[in-house]
Parts: sequence; structure tokens; C-alpha cells
Amino acid sequence: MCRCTRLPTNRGRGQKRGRRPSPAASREPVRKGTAMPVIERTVDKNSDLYKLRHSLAHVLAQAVQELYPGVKLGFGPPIDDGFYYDFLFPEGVVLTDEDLKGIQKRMQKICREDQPFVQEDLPFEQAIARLTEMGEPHKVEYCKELHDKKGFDTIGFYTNGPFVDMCEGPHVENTKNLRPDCFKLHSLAGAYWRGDEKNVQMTRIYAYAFESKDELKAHAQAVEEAKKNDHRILGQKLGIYSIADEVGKGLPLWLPNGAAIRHELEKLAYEMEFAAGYHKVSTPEITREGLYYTSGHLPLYKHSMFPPMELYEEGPGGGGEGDENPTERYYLKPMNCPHHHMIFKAQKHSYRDLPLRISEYGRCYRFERAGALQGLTRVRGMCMNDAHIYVTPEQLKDEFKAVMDLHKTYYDLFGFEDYYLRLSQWDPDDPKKGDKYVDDPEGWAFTEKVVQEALEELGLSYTMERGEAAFYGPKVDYEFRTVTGREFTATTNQLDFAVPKRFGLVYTDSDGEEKTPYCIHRAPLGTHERFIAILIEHYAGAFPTWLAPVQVNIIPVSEKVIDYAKKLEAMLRKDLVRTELDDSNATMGKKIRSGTTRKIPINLIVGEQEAEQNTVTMRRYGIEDQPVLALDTFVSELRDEIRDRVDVRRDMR
RNA sequence: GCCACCGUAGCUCAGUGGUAGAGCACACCCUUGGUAAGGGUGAGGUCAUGGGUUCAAGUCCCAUCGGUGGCUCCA
Repeated sequence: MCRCTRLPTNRGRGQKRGRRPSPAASREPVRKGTAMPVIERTVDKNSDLYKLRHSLAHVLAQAVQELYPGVKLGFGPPIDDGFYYDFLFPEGVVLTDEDLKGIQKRMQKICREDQPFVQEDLPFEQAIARLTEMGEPHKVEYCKELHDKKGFDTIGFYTNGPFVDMCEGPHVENTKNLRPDCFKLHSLAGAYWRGDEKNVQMTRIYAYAFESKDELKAHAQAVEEAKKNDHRILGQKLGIYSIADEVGKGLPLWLPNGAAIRHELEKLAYEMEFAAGYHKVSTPEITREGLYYTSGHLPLYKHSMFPPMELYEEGPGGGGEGDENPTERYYLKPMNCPHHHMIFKAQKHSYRDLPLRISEYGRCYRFERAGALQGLTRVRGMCMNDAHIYVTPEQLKDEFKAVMDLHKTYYDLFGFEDYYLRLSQWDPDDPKKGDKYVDDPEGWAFTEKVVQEALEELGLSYTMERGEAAFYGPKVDYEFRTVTGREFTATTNQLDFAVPKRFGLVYTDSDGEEKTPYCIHRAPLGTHERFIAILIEHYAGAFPTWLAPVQVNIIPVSEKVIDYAKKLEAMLRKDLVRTELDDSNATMGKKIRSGTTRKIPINLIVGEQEAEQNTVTMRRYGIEDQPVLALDTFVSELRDEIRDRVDVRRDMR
């Protein structure tokens, strides 16, 4: 991509006009696209911080036991920014946010006491006896597991004051080492025992904890600050999307500004895919059920699909109560792959056609559970940057690598740095593997080797997850964290050695034999919904010009120059630049403020001087200097900036 | 789906049982202004929805719907 031609970024240029800007205090700060405050992801178990958090978790349990006799304990580990503890409260006791204050107070009291942490190891039988006597059924269960499955002969316990917990440690020496002002209980949540929703739901209390009061305060502030970049806040403020009860949860409405971003992403994808030899296709959003038996979505994926639309002899809606047998069932598509396979099948293919790459920004609908929905990151209706690539075994690795390269091109363009790759493989030792994976150990061995080699040949680092594969093959996911700290798979590259066979897809090889192709499922721009959520947060709502919903805002100094401003607007719009003219009856300062708070990348000031000299004064978002540019220079350089998708503020993010 | 909390104007929020409020945004008028909020006037709400308690409910209770934070699940 050419980056040599670009509009001046205004930095280092001397041209300034007018007064100095007013004091910064009156301004909306130009936010950086920061993610969550930096958090230690893996705290060393012997570090002071780990001991502190671990010990405070015990103090929390101790305080809760004192205040709510009869409470049962679950797990209480240190986490990234503090710790939590899970409790099962006696029947009828419901904890609310208000109660946290009282618990925190009791904890602080314990911290002021002189209670040494004393460690002891008990033989397994004695440990069970003690936990049983303590009335801790969950601890007993876990203790047995440590013994039976992990071979522990002795079990560790820690005692401080009146409180005893089964625990491997380590801890601080004494509760008085725990500062009462460096932790804060901040939220309550339901959590299933051992993370299994078939188990009882316990009450989890979360806390922040740091080594000093200042760090705690800084963390709480950073969390507040990060929330301002939340795509749900900015999406509302910048008019990107809206979710209306009347339409349905998880079904976003894209406002004009959001639709403009979608348009740019689709244009980007089209250009990249066209150049890489993809063929664009289009498929319907509803489909007869039979296709999903072929694909295996029914019944395997049924829980994530909207229930079917049923047709009866007498027409849609049916012939009434007695008419129980629909003649046809249609489903909203949850994925595009079955349709793309049908497109492959619609024509006869030779090995000469391969790799055959078919792509579509396809709309899919999934019945996500209500509690899982979240802004744009988790929705029920989505539009996916999908493509399926059919290849011979020989082509598989290179094509998989080409998709990884495409990812890299996109990620470099956006300047993404804060993400990681996750390689998901099957789990041959999973007792339920028959339900989760295609039963073809050789296929798994081959494709996993291909994927791993591809990653290594490209020199990419990744984490490996056993048991996280798709049912048809291994995959590489690109994982992101939102400003609120949630992790999401943004984009994906998957290998499929099973489904083409189910569909009976074949190509004629050079030897005249019909063979089944491998398939790569890929979505390097993910779905519009999740990807735009990431972009909003990444750019803190201040998009580079090519992606910005409104690219140029024209601010006439007075009505005297309205004709010049209108001419300018018409000229830019003719060039397909998303331009607005602020001809409202407001002062110039007000218009600048408004253009800036809307994070429009370029505000143009035009007054009598500009009109006379055929120039514009360019005010870029987040950049102080304001050059005066000849009109044709501005237009041609803007055109280049947009065409080359240059992000002039890249180094400032 | 489960646990906790929340739902008042387009947005952000105040209003703890007795005549629905503010700021921003919006409309109109004055102002024609050279770099982050000029002034005035006005419109806008069955207080999410439906029941209940009460002489009286935005306020108390119940249910439903929606949102937030988690758990589970996932692009």
C-alpha cells in the first residue's frame, strides 16, 4: 500500500492563524484508543501480589462466614485485578450490592487483627474428615478429586484466627500484613459450581486488590476511563447503531454513520478478495431444513438456531389447530457454509478450478441465549465476512497461509497490536469426542499438522487449545479484548476435512478420478457487528478518514461565504467524499466544538479569506496545527489519503 | 437460560407516597461571528408494560419486557 502521498498531518508546520485555542479544561479530551488498563495476566504464584490477593480471598470467606453463619464455600482464587470467592448461602439468604459494604468492613477489621496464617498438611483421610466436620461439601468433592485424579496423598490447609480453608497457598504471614485500604469489593455475580450449569449456582463476590491504595485507586479510575471508549457508549454518541426493543434484542439497527463504516469494510474486502482471486456470491437467508441435516447443523447446532418457520398445505401460518404436520420447514441460516457448498455443487469442477474461492458478506441469524447478548459484540443477527476456499490436499497449506497473510494485511492496515492467535485442536481423549468431532483420527492428524506448520512457517506465535476445534477441523482464531475486559474471537481461519464429503462435493483430478476437496472457512474481518465494535474501541471513535462516517465537515465563518462552502461541499461529494456542511445558525466556535466532539477527521474552516484565495483551512481531529491549503491540492491529496487508506494519526494512537 | 442490579424527554441524569424536573440535543427568533459551548423563546414524558396495595403510586408489592455486571455458551 502506498503511503508516500498523503495530506500534511499538520505536525511541524508553521502556519497558524487566529487565536490560541481556549483552555484545555473546557474541551472534550482527545481519547486514546486504549484497551483495558494493563493488567498482569499471569501473576507469579510466589509474588507478594499473588499472596496478598490469595490471603484476602481467605479473609473475605472468613468475613462472610462470620456474618452469614451456615454459608458453604466454593473456590476463591486470585485473578487479574484482584480476587473472588464463591459462596453458597443458606436457603433464603440473598446477597445484594448493599451487603458488600458490610462485608468489606468486617474484612478490614480482620486485617487489623493479628492473625498469623499457619500451614499444615493432612493425610487424605484426615483431610476428608476435617472438611466433612467443617460442613463443606464442595471442598470435600474437590479434595476427593485431588486425591483420586491427581494423586495427592496429603492436602494442604491454612488457618488464620478462627478460619480454616483447604488451600495450597502461599499466603502472607499475618492478616496484619494486609492493608485494609488496598482492596475493594466491587460486584456480585452468579457462578455455577465448577463452571457447570448443571451444578448449583453459587454467589461470587469480586474484589479489586493491589499492593497500595494508590494502585487500587488508579485501577478503579482506569476502569472508569476505559468505559468511555466502550463501543456501546460511543456507538450511541456517534450515531453508529441502535437496538430497539420493538425490533428485538441482539438485532442492531445500523444508523447512517454505522452503515457508512459497513460500506467501507465491504469495499475493502471486495478489493482485497477480488485481487486474491475470490468470486463473490450471494445466497438467501432462509433455507429448507433438509440442507441442515446434510450439513449436520440439525440437530447438532439446533440450540443456536432460531426455531423454524413452518409451511402448511393451506399456506403460511397453517390450517389451524388440527394441522400438525407442516409440509415444509424453513430455517434462518446460522452460517453460510452450506450455501457455499451448494454453490460449489451447482457446477462441475476440475482440479484446474482449484483453489476455488467463493466469498460473501452473508447475513446469519443465531439464537444466542439472552444473557449472552452484549452490544455489538454478541448479537443474534450478524453479517459475516465469509468465504470458503476449496482446495486439493497439496494446495491446503499454501492457501491456509495466504489467508493468514490476508489477516496480516488487514491487521496492519488497522494497526491492531493487542490480540493473540489461538490454535484450536480436537481432543482425542475427550470421552464425548464422538458428539463433538468428526471421527477421523487421520484427518485430524493431517490437518492439525498443516495448520501448525503454516503458523510456524509464517513465524507466528500462538496459544494452543486442546478440545476447542470446530467439529469439522482445526482452526486459528484471533482473540481480542474489549475495553471492558471481555475476550472475543474477532476473526477466524478454519480448516475443514469433513463437511465437503457430507455434501458429496467432488472435483475431477488430473487422473480423471473424482476427489473430495478440503475446505477453508475464513472470516478475516469477522462479522460487521463484532468487528466494528472492535474498531470503535480501537480508534476510540476517531476513525481514520477512509473509514469515518463523516469524512469532512465544512464550517463557514459566516453566511457571506455560504456559496463557496456549498461549492466545496458539492465538489467533495462528487468525489464520493462523505461531506457535511454545517450551515446551522451557530457560532463558529460552537460548530468547531460540534465537529470535534463528533470526531470528524477533517473540519474545514472557510471564511472570506479562503473564498477569495480559493483555499481551505484544515483542522484535523487531534492535531493542533491548521494549514491553509489550495483547494485543488487539498482535494487531490484527500483523494489519495482515502484511496490509500492512510491513518495520519496512527503514531498517536 | 441462571444470579444480582437497573429502567423517568432523542441522550445524560435529579425527583422516597400528595400538580413530572434540569443540562445537552431539537425547532423558531435575535445575533453574521476567524478557531472547543453567544442570547432568547418553545416543543418534547400514559415515569418500560400489565396487574395489585393505598384516599392518593414515577415512588411500595408482583409479573412480563428490556438493559448492565457475572456464570454458561460463542463470530
